Amino acid sequence: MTLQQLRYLIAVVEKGSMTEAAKSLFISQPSLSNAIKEVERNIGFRIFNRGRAGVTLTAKGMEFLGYARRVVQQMDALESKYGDS
Amino acid sequence: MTLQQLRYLIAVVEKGSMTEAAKSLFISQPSLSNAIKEVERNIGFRIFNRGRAGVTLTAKGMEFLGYARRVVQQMDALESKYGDS
DNA sequence: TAAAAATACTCCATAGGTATTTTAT
DNA sequence: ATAAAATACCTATGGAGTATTTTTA
Repeated sequence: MTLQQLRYLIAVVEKGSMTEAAKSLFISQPSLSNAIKEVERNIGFRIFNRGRAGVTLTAKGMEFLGYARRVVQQMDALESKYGDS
Repeated sequence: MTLQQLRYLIAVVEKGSMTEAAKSLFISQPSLSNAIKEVERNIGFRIFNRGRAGVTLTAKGMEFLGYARRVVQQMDALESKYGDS
């Protein structure tokens, strides 16, 4: 479980679509799809329901997102103090 | 800046030695040395003073450690809930 | 039947290793 | 003089890409 995976996940939630999130992250749709799939494989359940219109969070996915956001918040705090890269 | 780098950093602080920390992390001393050097390169200052006896935190390193610990704490919370891997 | 996501590959950057050298007391 | 860290170099894993196929409303 990497920070990048959590950031990708959050982007997908915010865009409601892998395709749109991939654009905002400047990576390809398949790369993002693989990254999300890898997270789901790690944790053993679906974070998203897939559909024609894009993706929506599952109930468990919503809970997981809370944890992900707290991790990313702390890293953002670190990076805003010390600069990313 | 990866979570793994922050975990490596914390291990070095706790052992007071790269060699000992590397053992506890089951990686080689040079790999750990490179990982720490990479973090220092990213942030632009020394986290550790190196010496015959091992390493000690610099003042700035001590402050940075606080941020690192908060990130890792949140990830530990996530992983204890969802299992690592 | 058309978007959105998933799959199937290919490629390359980097995390890790071993061997060795340098540093600091 | 010696233990610890740094450097040099090599290898292999996985993150990213393009092309294509499969889903689902």
